[in-house]
Amino acid sequence: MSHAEPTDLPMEFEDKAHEALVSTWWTGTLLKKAFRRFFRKAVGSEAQFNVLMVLQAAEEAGEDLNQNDLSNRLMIDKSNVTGLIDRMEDQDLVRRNTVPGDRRSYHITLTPQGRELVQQVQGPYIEKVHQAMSEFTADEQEELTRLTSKLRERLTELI
Amino acid sequence: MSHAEPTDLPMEFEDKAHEALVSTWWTGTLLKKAFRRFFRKAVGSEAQFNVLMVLQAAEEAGEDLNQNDLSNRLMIDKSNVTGLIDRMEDQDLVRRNTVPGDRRSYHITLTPQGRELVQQVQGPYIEKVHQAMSEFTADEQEELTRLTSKLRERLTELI
DNA sequence: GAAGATTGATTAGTCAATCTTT
DNA sequence: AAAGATTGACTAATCAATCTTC
Repeated sequence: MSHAEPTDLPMEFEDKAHEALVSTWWTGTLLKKAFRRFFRKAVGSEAQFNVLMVLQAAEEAGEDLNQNDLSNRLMIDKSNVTGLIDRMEDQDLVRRNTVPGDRRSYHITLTPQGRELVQQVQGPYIEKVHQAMSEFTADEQEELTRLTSKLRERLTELI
Repeated sequence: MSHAEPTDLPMEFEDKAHEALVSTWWTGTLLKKAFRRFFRKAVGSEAQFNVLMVLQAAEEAGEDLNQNDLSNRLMIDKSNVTGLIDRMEDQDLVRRNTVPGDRRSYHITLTPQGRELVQQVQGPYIEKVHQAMSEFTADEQEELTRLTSKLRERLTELI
């Protein structure tokens, strides 16, 4: 009894709009699952991977990010950032740097180990991404980006 | 500093495959956020909403689901189902029914209150779905479903 | 031994309340 | 008062280990 394949949606649909939304939703869920093990092994978790990527991009752009900035970019609660950075500091991946002139705030930066880890992980990560997208034509890739971005625009109004 | 809109992806992309994957991922994340408050108010949480929907569909199909079945359909760990059903039992939304002939297992069914809640919530839920999808043409809806389903197929092989 | 379910540990996420600094 | 960060309570999710029943 109940032998639904993970590819299947958990329901049947007559409503095409509903189906498109649930299909996108479910794909997001599946994406997290498919990459979870990889992130877990490589850097601890998806959340920590995202922090590393954003910090690296900021570093290249010459920006300083505090915890609020991370909270905004990653769309996670600032209270969540506290624990995340705690755990990453314990692993010597990032550092809280005092900010001259504002004792409320910390600039979060990569440690050498954190920078090293980002470099190591990037290759295998991109390879996995390409495995996932291997059946897509260039047009399909662009169309998927366009449609999901369009949905995102609408969703930000509803939040 | 750092004024990324939620619609924006947290990085820039040259790699189209990568962009499509992250765009889908991010949209899934945003979908959860956009519906979170609604689910929270209406039925406690997204996870509990999903349980209610699956149970209702099973009821209509005349199927009996145990916790393992729920674990499979909802793609969540069975240990997770235990706590979820605990909390929903506390709220009198579902019931654990002993299964004649197998004392290891429970059939999970909706209580009258659970059934009632599903009925009440369905209308506002679908309305919110249509708000989210309001800018999409019928063709775009179908294409979004097709592309995300295609990605899902590939992902199940990678899990 | 395998199946169904539970428990405990860990990470993540939200929310409300709080604390310090501005 | 507002900004930046933290704390505590809660839900959710996974994983490994365990327990009972098959």
